Amino acid sequence: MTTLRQVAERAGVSAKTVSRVVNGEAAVHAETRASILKIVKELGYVPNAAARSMRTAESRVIGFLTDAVVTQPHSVDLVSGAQAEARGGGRTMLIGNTGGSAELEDEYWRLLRSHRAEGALFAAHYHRAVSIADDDFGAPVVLLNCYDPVGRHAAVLPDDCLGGWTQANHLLKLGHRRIGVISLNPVIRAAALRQAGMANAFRDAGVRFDEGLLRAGAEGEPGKTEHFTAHEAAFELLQLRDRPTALICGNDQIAMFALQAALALGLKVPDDLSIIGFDDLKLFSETARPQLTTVALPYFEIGRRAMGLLTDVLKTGDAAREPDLVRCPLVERGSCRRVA
Amino acid sequence: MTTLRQVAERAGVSAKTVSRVVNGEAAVHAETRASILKIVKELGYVPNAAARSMRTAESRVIGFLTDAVVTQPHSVDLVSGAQAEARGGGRTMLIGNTGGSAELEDEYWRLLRSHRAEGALFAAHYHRAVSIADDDFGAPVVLLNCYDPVGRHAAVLPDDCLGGWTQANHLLKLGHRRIGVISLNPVIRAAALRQAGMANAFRDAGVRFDEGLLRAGAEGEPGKTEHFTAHEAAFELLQLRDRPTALICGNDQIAMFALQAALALGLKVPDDLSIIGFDDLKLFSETARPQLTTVALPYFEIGRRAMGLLTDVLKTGDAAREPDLVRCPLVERGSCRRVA
DNA sequence: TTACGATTTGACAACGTTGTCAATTTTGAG
DNA sequence: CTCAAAATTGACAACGTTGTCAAATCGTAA
Repeated sequence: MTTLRQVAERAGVSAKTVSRVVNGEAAVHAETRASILKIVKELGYVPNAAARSMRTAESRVIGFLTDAVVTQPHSVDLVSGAQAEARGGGRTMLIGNTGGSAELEDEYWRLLRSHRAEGALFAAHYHRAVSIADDDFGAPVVLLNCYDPVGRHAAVLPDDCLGGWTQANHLLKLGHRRIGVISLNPVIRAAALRQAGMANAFRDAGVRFDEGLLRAGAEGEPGKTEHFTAHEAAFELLQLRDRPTALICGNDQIAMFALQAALALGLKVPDDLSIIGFDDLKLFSETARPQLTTVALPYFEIGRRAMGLLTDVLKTGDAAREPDLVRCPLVERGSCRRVA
Repeated sequence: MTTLRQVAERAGVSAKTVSRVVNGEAAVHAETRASILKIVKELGYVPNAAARSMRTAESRVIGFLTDAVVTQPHSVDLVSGAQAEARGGGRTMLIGNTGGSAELEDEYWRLLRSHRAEGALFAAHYHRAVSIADDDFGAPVVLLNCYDPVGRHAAVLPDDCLGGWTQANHLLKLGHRRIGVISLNPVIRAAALRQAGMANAFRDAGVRFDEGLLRAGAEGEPGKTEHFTAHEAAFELLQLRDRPTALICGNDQIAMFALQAALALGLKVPDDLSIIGFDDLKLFSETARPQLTTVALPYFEIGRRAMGLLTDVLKTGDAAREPDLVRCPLVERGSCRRVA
């Protein structure tokens, strides 16, 4: 590997001058700079991050830990968003997938410390409270898609309440009055928040929400014993004498279950039944026929903002504030229509 | 941050002795070792990776580059597999998501060089030929899910030919004779390989394959202009006078399209129609009702093996050989049944 | 021409670790 | 008890970089 000194020697200048050029410092004669740059290119010199980190005591490394189970595709968006933002700041992201294992998590915290990470992002694969085991990590941590009940860390979360409102509001605006709900697993904090949002929408519209049309779409512990009850729930709701004209689903997967139930019962979507999902997980929302109208979980944006927040904290040094709630926009496709 | 020297001072020994203990070298008196270990714990000492890397000229960093578009959940498995294997070897993985941008890819190669990565994994999100721009990366590269036409790099690939055989064989064994195929996007190399595998299975079973029952399930450039034609294709096939009793699908997503088409036509799966997918993407295979019988794309295993291969190359120094083909196992669920 | 400030450059040390090699202590055989 | 061999420990330098501070060079006003 080429070193700074080798470049310096070849250019007939001191190492420090090359260092100045490589780091874009001002006080270098234009000619000198050009000649050095040329040699840098010739020799394919790339600064040694380890040496730099040691000398400056700044690693420019940011950790990204996630408990995402391997089947969760969301984590990719979260990571991409954070990475997009990190790149801009010239930072390197060290990613660790704990799969929910505390032991593994510890190991990654250790790894981050050994790389002298300047901060870390911690992402949960579903909106919940976490208590992270970073006792002596000693650098700022920003939480994604989860929050610290004690409030020690900044957090970026989807605005689930508003999201629930958006779902209900869309259907109400389309004239639906008899609306069924197949909710998220009640263990997921978002479930209650969304429900509250929906209640707001019904209230705003002056429509009474029929509690009898509410079902849970999943049970058990997410990522472990969770199993979906959405298909059966949809069958139940759709076989009711006075069946709902629309279904609000806790996510696009649940919507997919509902869609299959509707098709199996010979119902046409959206003609006989409107369905609205949540997440805008393209895999589902664009595979469904008709494609799903849904509310997007902006994971890329959450990743981006979280890294931005961390960068700010790193610069200004001021710690956690209120959780940053990211709006979940409505994505209209073909699974909802107006009723007479 | 605590340093080796601080530990040494506190323990009343030389830095070198602490280094020996931390690195588990033999020749240290048991008592000394115990006392040092205690202080290490007390002070929360974690070795500085940068300093270590500089001193030993071994970074223990492995790069993982992927062109995966953000919607591709597969990449998570690939990464997890590689990471599982990397952890065992005490290596750190630096992950970069290029999103298919050559510029970004270059930037990541640079990053890897700056971290003096000892090797790299390069994963494509679908089986294809790649020509990676690592001209002067200078360390071994292993390809995942793709191959170098010139054969400069080792590669780990799913055995698509055998996979295709497995799909067809399963249906033939169940007595199906009139079998439709909705294939992958023809641009994807796997499409042709699978087709070849299926042909083998038909030949083995002494059944003639009706070319008229073959449709492409997608067109365009994957990750960019690709769009699915599977839903229409399924409608076509299922409305044929003499409709197939089973459908082989290029992946689980296509199977999902086929399933929706079947349901919309009032067909029962698997009673009236058997469907077999590919990938075993849980999101689809376990969301479908009935759940999909499919052939698994063992991405976790591919990631694991690729990292193992790289480790071997790093140890022994011998370069690329034949691509390592990973078997794709049949996963039986509920979407296929025997015909009379 | 001289002198003075501004610009450009370089010498040196230090960051935290470990390889080399030598010094010291312990052990065990005679 | 003596001595050699083995076990244990330490001093020192070096990895590649950059911050500090001083030196050298330049431009320009007097």
